[in-house]
Amino acid sequence: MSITAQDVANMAEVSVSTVSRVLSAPEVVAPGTRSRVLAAVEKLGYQPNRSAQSLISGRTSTLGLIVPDMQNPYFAALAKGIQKRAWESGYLVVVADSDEDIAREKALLQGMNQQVDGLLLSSLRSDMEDLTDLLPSTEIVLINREMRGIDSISQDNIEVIRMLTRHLGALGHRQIAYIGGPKNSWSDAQRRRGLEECRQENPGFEFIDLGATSPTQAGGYASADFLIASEATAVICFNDLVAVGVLERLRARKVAVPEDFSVAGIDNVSVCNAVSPTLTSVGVSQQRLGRTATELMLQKITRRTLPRASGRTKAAAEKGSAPTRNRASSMPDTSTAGNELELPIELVVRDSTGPLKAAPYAPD
Amino acid sequence: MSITAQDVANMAEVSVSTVSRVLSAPEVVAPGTRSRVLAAVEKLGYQPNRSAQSLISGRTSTLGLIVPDMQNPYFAALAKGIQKRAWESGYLVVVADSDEDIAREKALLQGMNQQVDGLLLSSLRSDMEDLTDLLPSTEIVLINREMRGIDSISQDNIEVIRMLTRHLGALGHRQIAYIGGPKNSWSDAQRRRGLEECRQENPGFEFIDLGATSPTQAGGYASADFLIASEATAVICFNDLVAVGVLERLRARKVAVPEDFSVAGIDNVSVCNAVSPTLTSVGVSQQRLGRTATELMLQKITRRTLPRASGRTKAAAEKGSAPTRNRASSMPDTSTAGNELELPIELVVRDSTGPLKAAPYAPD
DNA sequence: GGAACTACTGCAAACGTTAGCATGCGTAAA
DNA sequence: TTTACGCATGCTAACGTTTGCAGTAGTTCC
Repeated sequence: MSITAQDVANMAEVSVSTVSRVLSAPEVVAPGTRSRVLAAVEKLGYQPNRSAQSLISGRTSTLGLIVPDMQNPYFAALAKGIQKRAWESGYLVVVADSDEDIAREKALLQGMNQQVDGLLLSSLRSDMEDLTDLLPSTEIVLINREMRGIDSISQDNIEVIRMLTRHLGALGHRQIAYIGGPKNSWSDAQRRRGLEECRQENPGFEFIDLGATSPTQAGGYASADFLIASEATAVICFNDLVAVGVLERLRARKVAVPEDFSVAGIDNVSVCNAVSPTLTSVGVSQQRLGRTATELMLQKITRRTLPRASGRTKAAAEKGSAPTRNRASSMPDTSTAGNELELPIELVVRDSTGPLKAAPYAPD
Repeated sequence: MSITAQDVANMAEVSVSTVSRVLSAPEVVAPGTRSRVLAAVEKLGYQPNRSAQSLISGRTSTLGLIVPDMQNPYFAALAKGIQKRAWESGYLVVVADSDEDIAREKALLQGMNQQVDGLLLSSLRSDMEDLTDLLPSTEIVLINREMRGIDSISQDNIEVIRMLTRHLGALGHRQIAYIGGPKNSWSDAQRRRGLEECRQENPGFEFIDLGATSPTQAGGYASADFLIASEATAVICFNDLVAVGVLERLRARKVAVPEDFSVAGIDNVSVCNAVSPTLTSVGVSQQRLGRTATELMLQKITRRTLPRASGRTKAAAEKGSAPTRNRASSMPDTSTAGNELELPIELVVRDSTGPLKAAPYAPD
């Protein structure tokens, strides 16, 4: 049915081994043979069977990505960055959506674990234990969550809050509300820590907790009334989607932004420019975040497989020193485990935040 | 390193064949043996190696999805629906983003072709020839594009235009502009056909072509000035993102919506509710579209592999009639090729469209 | 009581590739 | 001229499954 290495071998009058070598280590095969094989490959349109390659090599050339909600523009952009970078290195990306559901998330982890070389996990809700089981079999990079002994990459969430506080403070606001995200969200916890730090650093400020909500527009819509009923003059929202929901509800209730309330989001997703007023937000480029995470992942993967590959050419020759070196590299690589990368963030001021009005908001 | 069927077999004191059968055809193995094997599977946490399964069965339990832009909420929602449905049937989904680039799209088609059981192609820009090469090796379902001999699923784009025209007509508009999408977009071509039909059906109407633009917010932003300069009082945009861009630019130029211009989008994506004014749009639920496309795909896949499977149990017994039946089903299934499914659409009227003003727009 | 079935399970081949080892040839060094 | 070495290539054994075939019981029917 489909073309195998054998077909190519027949046409080029060589053995399958040679065909394999031409594709994986061209330099070891004689130039004449090489071009003959390549011609046959070209002519037949041969593409090696990935399943067979995976079976023998143990590597799938596939990365897994689990996000809580693909429709959230944050994760869509993240996925885009990841896919792009992965493709450049010949990797495919299977993405899965946990729908914010922890049970589903675990099932996805289990189900994808075996079939990918590495797992990129974004905004994970699961606990430590569920991950450590997978750790020996798969490389893992956490995005937007830090965990002991696991590589991760995220934005500096404390700095996020600090930046927004400074911005709102400069505009005269002293009563700042916070609408939080899911309870088991690491980002939310970090941001609350940030609020706590800001509270210490700015004695004149009051930080008002408006509770938790789902990280969606609907969540924000539902929370906006708490904001109106509070003493606050400005609000920081768990993410931009929540902020958009808040804006929508405020508009519905005829409350002016930024005149009556200043509203700030987090993440700086693309919709910030779509809404009116445009939304002040802070964050890193999600595509860049995805790209960096993928690069880290690819490094981890090659580092894991390299010891074998390098041992073939050189270490085989220097018989004396090779064994010790190999033994060392086969240990759980403590030197590289648990790297925590934090990307610098950027504040983008738009129309939804403005100077404090003289008189506080009061319904007509 | 990892647990194989052999390990399970050892523990349960059976052969690997039996382990395999317990998992793939439990009814043929004795209840006692079965539970013994299942206990071992459970205890060891055995998961069959997918690469090995794929190698022998030729099926990967993976679906491919190619979209022009994952960040577009339309495709994000579509991907979500597809992934969800696929997961329910044990399939993973690898998604790839062509970035609206036709060369990249071809490369993705080539690269994914071998490694998936089926390819879901959304808003494809490529030509027929590039697809027909792949056709024998992979199942293909087209989304938002129809092509002779290939299964497809889309919304009725002519009806989309007709519905919007009726809506705007009922509001009094007679000069209706259209901002189009990419030149090689099938959807755009269909919509222009729809405009043509509406022109015939409504002699009193004038349809104004505002040209083509990229299907993004930036594209809409850039096109809005053409709208203002035109005779039109209402505009239909290629998609919601373009409409959002138009709204943004109109706001910047202090043009009121819907007072001065009515603006309608297409697709009814989630941002329609986020912008202000909220955006009138028409379309089908993208998640549902994705789900339906996936179901069609799964059917195609099982239908392709079924003939072999069913021939094992029954056809082997009824030796007389079986051969003819098998021969029939091994033919290129002309009966099922080229099904073109069109999902019913829905108009959602929001705040961006309103009754025609007495006086046309004029800058102060 | 023997024959024919049925139900269950094991054996072994096959899927397409990679990689260690072996082979053969030519060439350089002794 | 002989020995040795290196280079290019082929042979073959894996990798972990699935599946047709065969074999071994136990059971039923004549």
